[in-house]
Amino acid sequence: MVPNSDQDGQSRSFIEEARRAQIVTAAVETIAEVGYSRASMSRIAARAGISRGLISYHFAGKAELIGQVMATVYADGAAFIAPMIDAETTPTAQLRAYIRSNLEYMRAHPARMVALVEIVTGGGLADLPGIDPTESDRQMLLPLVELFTAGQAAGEFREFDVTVMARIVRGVIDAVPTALSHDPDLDIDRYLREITTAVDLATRPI
Amino acid sequence: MVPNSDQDGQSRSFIEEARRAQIVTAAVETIAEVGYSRASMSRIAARAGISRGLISYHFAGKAELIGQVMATVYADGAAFIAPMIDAETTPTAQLRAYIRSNLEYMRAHPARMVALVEIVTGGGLADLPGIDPTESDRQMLLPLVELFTAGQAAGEFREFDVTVMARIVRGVIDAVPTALSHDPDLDIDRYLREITTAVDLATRPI
Amino acid sequence: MVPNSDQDGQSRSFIEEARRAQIVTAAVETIAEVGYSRASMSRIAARAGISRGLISYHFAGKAELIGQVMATVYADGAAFIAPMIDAETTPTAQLRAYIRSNLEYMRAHPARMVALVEIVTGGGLADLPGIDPTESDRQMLLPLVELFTAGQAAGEFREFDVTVMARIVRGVIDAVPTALSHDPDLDIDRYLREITTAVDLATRPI
Amino acid sequence: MVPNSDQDGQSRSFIEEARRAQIVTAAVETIAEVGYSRASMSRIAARAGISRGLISYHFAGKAELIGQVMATVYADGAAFIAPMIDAETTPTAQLRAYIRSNLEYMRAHPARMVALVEIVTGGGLADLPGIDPTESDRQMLLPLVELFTAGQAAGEFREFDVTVMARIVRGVIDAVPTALSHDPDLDIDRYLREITTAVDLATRPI
DNA sequence: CATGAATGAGACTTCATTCAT
DNA sequence: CATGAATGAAGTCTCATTCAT
Repeated sequence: MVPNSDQDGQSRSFIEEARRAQIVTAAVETIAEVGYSRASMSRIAARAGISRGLISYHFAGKAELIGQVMATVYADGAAFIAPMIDAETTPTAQLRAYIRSNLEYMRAHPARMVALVEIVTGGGLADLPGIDPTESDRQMLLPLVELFTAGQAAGEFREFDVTVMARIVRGVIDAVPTALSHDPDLDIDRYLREITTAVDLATRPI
Repeated sequence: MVPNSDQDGQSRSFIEEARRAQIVTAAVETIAEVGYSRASMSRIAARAGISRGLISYHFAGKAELIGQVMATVYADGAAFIAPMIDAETTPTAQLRAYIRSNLEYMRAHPARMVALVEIVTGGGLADLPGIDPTESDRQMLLPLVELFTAGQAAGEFREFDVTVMARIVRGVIDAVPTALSHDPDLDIDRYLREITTAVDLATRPI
Repeated sequence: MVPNSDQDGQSRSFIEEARRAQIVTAAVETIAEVGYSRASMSRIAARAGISRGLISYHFAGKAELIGQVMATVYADGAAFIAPMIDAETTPTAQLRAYIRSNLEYMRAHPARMVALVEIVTGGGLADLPGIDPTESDRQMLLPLVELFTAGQAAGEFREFDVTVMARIVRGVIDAVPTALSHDPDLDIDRYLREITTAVDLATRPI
Repeated sequence: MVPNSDQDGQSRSFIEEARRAQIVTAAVETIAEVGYSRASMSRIAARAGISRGLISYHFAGKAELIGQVMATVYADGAAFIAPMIDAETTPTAQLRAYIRSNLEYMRAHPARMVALVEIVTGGGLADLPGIDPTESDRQMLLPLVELFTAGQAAGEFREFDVTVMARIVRGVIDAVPTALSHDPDLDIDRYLREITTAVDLATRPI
């Protein structure tokens, strides 16, 4: 027999979490649709079909909501991407997996990706006290930097500035959401092939 | 006797243009400094050292001002970049010139570049009625698309989807302002060399 | 067999009263700590360690809660002060007892006193429909008015306007919480001596 | 002939100052009428017959407005009271002048006095960053403290704690607005006589 | 041409209160 | 009895825009 306390604890936590998740989802969709600057709490609430005040009830403020959006997208993205990279053993294969998993995630959750880019580029980061944009930027590049460093040590990549190359690859990947927004019917697989080939050629030993 | 209408017409036009240019410059600097979302007409006016109302007098609204900012930056950018490309004769050299001139322009006018990126990514485009973001996007890629098409025909580039490759290269270039904002002491020349090499490798015949 | 109605009636009444007292205490402490204007139902509930809704369950609204706070503080104050006055037989001694007991009450229950002053001066009274501030004011002065009237009849006080003198004495006493709030280590005994002497001199026959 | 620059300078400054004064006056009246906590910017604007935004245009925020209200009331009060005190030469006469001028000011500007008390006691001070309530309290008592110290040195006052006596006198004076609010037809002259006599008796040498 | 006073919409947030569980 | 999710009103503030001067 399951004690009530557990049930209650779960169900209460469940409702709370469900609402928070619902609001975060609504925020993601709203930001993706109208852009960060026009994604007011009112609009987010309207999309979620709830009242304005309810967002304030579940989140301390817009900053916390946006922070949750980013944390969610990042966490989900990492959970999506990491296994695909870990499944590979060589840096070259891991780089391909990195690109492929990033694009697969965009395909699976286009709104999330657009929202993320909107927040990062739309001034949303400045609204998040306690978040250092420069440090976030560094964190974003870190996996690629490590991957490139290991790959160069293993002789699988040519010599290049790993930080610059990391930014190059991220720049290429980050351009995809923009492409998607202009052409929703975009053939992501073709994109993936083209990008993978280009990055391959740009990084392999000469 | 010189008619008043002429005098007025001329002087008005002159002052008018000077004011518009001054305001556009102030807008560029303000957007680059505080980001698009925080670049209010008030702040722009304050930076220009004029009153709020004067902007409204010279521009129909914020949309027209932002539109002018973009048009100006584009036009100046094209005027800066085009000669450097035209000075080259082969697609390969032109591609290198394209990248180099883009980064040189960023170095010469960092505020303009940052402002442009801020507007494009910060939701500013959506504030511009009559401007089709998709068409703007296409225009942005067009020079590269043509360059790649010509280069492939000449056998200087390998076979790839020219549109995708154009977006790849723009993505790489557009990542530079972000890098600059996180590291103002960035060595643009090194960046240029790395990017040029990477793009070279990614596009040349195998 | 004891009917449920009785059991419930009794236990409800008991719990009911305990809860109401707990909430009133929490309200007093909250008001004393953060001021009337910042003493929201949420904060009061948090201090009581209960949910927001429970206050609404036990009190018809904020007005009733504040009314209960005032009634409680008044009643407790009267219960504290009255015996000390009744223990004296002459108006002069009773006046001293009035002052002394008021200050002793402040010393014993500083939060209550601060809360009372906060409500009275912080606009709390206007939130209490059905309470006539003017009448409350009159009630506040009444004991002193009666005391002065009796004392003048007995020849123990000089001739003065009893209402004005009552307000003077209350003014002096009501200034003590303010002094306390600015200096928690205040020597109340010195205050008591100084005030008693001053009032003595101001009221005794010339 | 008066130059335009002067006229313009004056008239512009005049309009600005006139509006600010009008808004401050409306704030004073609103606070006096409905209490500090209910004196919203909306209500103040409505009383001034202007839009909400105009207050924000002339004042950086509610804090600045309230600060201006206090500064104005204080400055006007000091300008009203100081000459009456300076006209006297002995501490005893100055003390009487202090009390008399305070009550005269209340009679002349009842709303200002009520507003001041409302702000000080209604939590308004806590909304003013940069203002130390304890220091404000000390400043409020300072003139009396100095007056009593001088008077004791001159042998015109008996020995007592000057700070406590200062608070006693302020307490007596600060009780007057409350009396006024409950009885608008109050005979201030009688009040003044009673208070002056009482304070005289409480402070003169025994 | 230019100013700056003025407006009104809209944003975020807090709060008292209601209600299903 | 008690909870906490939910609402809607109200408050402060920012902003683009208009208009008399």
